[in-house]
Amino acid sequence: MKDKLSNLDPKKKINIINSAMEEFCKNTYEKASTNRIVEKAGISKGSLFNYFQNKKSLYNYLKVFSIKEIADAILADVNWEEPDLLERIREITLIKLKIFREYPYLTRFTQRINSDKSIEELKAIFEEYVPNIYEKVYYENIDFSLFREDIEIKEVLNILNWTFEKIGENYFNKIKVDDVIDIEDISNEVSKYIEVLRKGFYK
Amino acid sequence: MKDKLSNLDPKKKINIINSAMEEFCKNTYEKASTNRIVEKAGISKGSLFNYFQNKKSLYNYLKVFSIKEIADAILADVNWEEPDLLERIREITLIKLKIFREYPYLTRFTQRINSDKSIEELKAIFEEYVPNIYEKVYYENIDFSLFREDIEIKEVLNILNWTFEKIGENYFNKIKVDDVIDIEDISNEVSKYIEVLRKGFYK
DNA sequence: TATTAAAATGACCATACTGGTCATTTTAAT
DNA sequence: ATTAAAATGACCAGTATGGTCATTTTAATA
Repeated sequence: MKDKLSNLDPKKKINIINSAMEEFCKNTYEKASTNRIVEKAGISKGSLFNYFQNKKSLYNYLKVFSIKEIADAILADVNWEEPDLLERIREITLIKLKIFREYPYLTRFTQRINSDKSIEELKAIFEEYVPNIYEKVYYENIDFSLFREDIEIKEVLNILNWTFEKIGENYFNKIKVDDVIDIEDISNEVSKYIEVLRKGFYK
Repeated sequence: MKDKLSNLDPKKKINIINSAMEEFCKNTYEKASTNRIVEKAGISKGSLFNYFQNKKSLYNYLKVFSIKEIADAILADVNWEEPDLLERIREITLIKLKIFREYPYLTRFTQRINSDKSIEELKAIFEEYVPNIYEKVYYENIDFSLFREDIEIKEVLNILNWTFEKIGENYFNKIKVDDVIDIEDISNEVSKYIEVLRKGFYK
């Protein structure tokens, strides 16, 4: 019962989380305003400070929540028997997109905390909740013999990652509030890039 | 003589520009503080509002300045006879890096104004100062027969771009204030990726 | 329906910062 | 010594800050 937010109506909970994430994404921690958060979420100031002791503890809650949310989805939904890294990345891209529909600022928020906070602290959170997920994603059962042998794998892995990060980013910027997300459209786009990358970097 | 800033000692001018860009990069326009700008720049409030009529005109000045600065450098320094797109991108990446040394927030600032402002306004500024630069960069004298014919060129161009954007971004995040930038180190990294991309996507 | 406990509210607080002004001081040139 | 230009920073009214808490609303139970 540590987490007062979880007793709430789920829609309300999601609403508060999204409002707070949006505010923390658009402002530095210091300048993110609890007034705007409650306004956006449609709750009273008193309630927010009933759910959370103070601004800092709200921020910390979001940090853990976002890391867990994304990692749990990956751990649960990825087909870990798939040996083709491109297929795995496809899966993860679409998983992130599904999360995006419920929490539009979650991916951005995780990037934010990655860039502005002490790496050590984040690593600790990650290790506590989802140990070794990076290694798991990139190496567990992956068949590297699918790749061309005359190309440095390290650079290729970065290019793959960056490409799908950018695809997601571009979609995020394109979408207006309350837009419907056309998953099929995105899937097709992702497939096009997978095909190109496969032709370029696979045997 | 429209531009009061240009009468100043160049170092002072650069200092003010950098302080202001930093502030506008780290905050939304509304929350960017002129107090912090003058503090960072080491000038008085009165001076800033002597150089610029108000906050808005300072922001507009920076918009035009950043677009011109980066476009002028590209127009002047690129070897427009080079038919290899990867070599052209290499050149531009290094040009941007040179600018980065003098104006560490300039690239970020242009990304900022790209994402948060009305596209129309920006296009107008671009067209006024550097018409058709995009087309020039990607098409002027470029030999597309260097690319493999079995791969969609549109996706390849995006991948190339995104890759070098990300390389720059990562360097930017790695560098602390007052760090020396090791151009040779970066050049080597850029070369590695060029080699990988060439192997993947060229004939 | 009356009682009660839990949940939600928002006016209120001292404090801090906002963009911008302008009378005064400093600097530099003559 | 005189003057003009440049730089200063105390000051302004207005607004926003994180957080509190006495009061009201809601919902469950008797």
